[in-house]
Amino acid sequence: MAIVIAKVIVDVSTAAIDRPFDYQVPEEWEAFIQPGVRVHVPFGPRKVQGFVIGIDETSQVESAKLKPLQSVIDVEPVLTKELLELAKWLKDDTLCFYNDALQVMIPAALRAAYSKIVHVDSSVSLSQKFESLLSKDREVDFQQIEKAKLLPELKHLLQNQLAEIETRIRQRSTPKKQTVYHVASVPEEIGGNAKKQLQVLEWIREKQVSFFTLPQLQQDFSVTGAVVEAMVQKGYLTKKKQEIYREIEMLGDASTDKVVELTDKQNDVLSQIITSADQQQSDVFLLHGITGSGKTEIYLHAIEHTLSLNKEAIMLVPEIALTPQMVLRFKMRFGEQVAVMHSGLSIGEKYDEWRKVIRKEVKVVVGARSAIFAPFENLGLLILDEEHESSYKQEDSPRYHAREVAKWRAEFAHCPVILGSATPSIESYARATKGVYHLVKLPGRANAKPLPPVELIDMREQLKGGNRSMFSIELADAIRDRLAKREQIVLFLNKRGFSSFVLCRDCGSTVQCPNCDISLTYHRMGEALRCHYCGYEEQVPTQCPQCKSEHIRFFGTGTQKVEEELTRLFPEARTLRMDVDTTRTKGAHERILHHFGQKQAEILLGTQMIAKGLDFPDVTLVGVLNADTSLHLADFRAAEKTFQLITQVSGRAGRHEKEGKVIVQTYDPDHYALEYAKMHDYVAFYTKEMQIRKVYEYPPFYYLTHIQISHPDVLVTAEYADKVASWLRDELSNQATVIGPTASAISRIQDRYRYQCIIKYKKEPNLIPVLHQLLKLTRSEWEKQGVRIGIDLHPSTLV
DNA sequence: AGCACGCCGACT
DNA sequence: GTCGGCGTGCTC
Repeated sequence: MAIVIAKVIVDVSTAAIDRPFDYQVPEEWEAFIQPGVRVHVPFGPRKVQGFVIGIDETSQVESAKLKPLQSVIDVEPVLTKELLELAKWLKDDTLCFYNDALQVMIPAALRAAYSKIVHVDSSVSLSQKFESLLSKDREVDFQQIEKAKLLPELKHLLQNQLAEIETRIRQRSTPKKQTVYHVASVPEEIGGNAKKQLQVLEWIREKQVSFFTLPQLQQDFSVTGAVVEAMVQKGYLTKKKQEIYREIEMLGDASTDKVVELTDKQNDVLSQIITSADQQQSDVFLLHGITGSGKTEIYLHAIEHTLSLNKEAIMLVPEIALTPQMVLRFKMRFGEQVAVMHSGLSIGEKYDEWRKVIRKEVKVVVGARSAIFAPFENLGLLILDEEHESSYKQEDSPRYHAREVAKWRAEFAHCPVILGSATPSIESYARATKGVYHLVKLPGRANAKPLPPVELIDMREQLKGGNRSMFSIELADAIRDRLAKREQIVLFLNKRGFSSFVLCRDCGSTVQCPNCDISLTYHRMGEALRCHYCGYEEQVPTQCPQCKSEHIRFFGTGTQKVEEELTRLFPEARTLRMDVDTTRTKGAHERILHHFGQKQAEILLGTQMIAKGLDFPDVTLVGVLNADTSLHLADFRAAEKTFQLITQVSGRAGRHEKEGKVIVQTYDPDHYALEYAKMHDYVAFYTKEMQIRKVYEYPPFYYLTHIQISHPDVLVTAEYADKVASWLRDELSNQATVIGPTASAISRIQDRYRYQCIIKYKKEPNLIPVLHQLLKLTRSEWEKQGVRIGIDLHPSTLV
């Protein structure tokens, strides 16, 4: 009898473990075990979860060392054949651990949680404290022992073998089950005193349901479970435990979404995509269309066509643009065929949506970045809306870009990809210009409304004129005018790399995070200072920690401060504020927008998150309070990001009947990014930006790789950063330039100093092997000294 | 990563 | 003498 060997990637993300381990498959499971299922395996002295990535009949490992699998977790694979292949590519392409590449593809609910359980023998005399922690089966969580400072006692027990520790793997989420009552035989009449039962029967008759849950019943009238149970006893109803999907709460009007007639231009674009889909070409289309040009309508039609081919579609939307309106639009168009995946959902809800996909109950997925891994097996279309968005790049391992994953999957499935944007990334547009992507354009808004005029206000002039307010005279006048006309205003505060902090007016020092090398951010709520990197929090001091002066106050422009000034200048106006503070709770985002849509406020004030997707007919003025903050980032994409931002925000004004206007306040009105944004001229901006990228040798002319070295000691960090740089210079060909090492812009995060090197290259065949070698070197030797290395192959930002 | 094994200093 | 510090090495 031939033995069956499972190749398993265990759930341990370390360099030494980053390879398949072989396990013997017990005979009775041979039929179950297939690539893509998860298993529990013994691993050294403990038990861990793992992914079966392959089945074999032989093993290089001597058979004496082979252990059998402990148990099988999944009956059906959680990863398709395609996703297993994709993981292999992903780990090589992003230089991450195999395990990380696999884990990123399954919903969080399926990721293992480990806990250590202490099991104590019966009839052992324990301290009272210890005894009180034990459960009925004489078990207790290891962490509780630790917390109660009972470790010495535990150690004693372990030595005398009176207790043992077990690593237990918890499943985070199980399908939600609920009791569902099915109508069996309903009598015409029930006698006696059973008033409530009668009420239930009437309800059933009225609603014409064949099954229901207790909460559903309780929505309409007060009734207890006892009543329904009695009816089950009498045989009127039968009850079943059934799996249900957690319902996703949605606000907004379910106004009918009629299939809109496409314009000629839209039809032209659509037909190109359809042709490509029909011919099973894995073409990449870059759809360049200004805000309001009807890109979404093209997506909807293209998805419809995909469904007509009996294939599936994935559409990615940046997290912040995944608004209820957007979701509603898809739900109305495709009904039950859509699953939605975004970070606003609970772990359980995400798991439910994912199961709809793997069970083939849906054909369309709309979601943020990670939805690109939706386990479809018959993909016909992939869409990335707002393809330039930096949120498509994951900033921790695996550092993948959803655009690259989409292209890989399209290649695999022989289907097209649509990258849509009003302001495509410079890289994508360059590829389209070179013919690598198909460039399709939608000039002009679908409703033929002109783009709103953009006015740049020179804030230096305001200051000279004696206006020290954060509102220029022009903007203040415009706000007053709109308020008088009962129109709405959106004010945008550019907070990229910028925040309010506490400053001492005597010595000029700011309050810094004790762990990270940055200023703490002032939060009005609770008068707290918080670090945005590590979450450290403290109270606002009354004295300057440096010079003991009492002249310490917050400085900078937070949304709260703007809000205060707004109330001062326009006491009659109602303002809604939308930023990280006011949208922290679930559904808050939706609520604020809903209120604004209902005209419960005249002014919507917010940061990045209001730049996208808002579409309110009465918004006729958009103000950008400070265009400069993103302009002066130490990042080669600063101009690009600013241009995108201004363009996006401008798109919020005058989308309907009323004419809109945009006012941008800046200290640098001559900057080309602002000038071209004012002219609504993407191509001119692109041309200018490309010239600059060429001169300074930045992407897309050169590729970059970002290497970060960190250690608790600054000198050690610098020393190893030097080693990395010189080692790279030796190993790489002279076609590649190594820049640095330099201290990172935020030179310390979570008590670790950070240095960085940048590799710049046009073509470097050795790059991947050399980086692999570097990782091997550092992981085997340097890691012991506490040196950590992070490699980002196509960094989205250098700060 | 975790966990065991193993080899040297200060304690019941 | 033993308890326990953390260096080293392994996990199919």
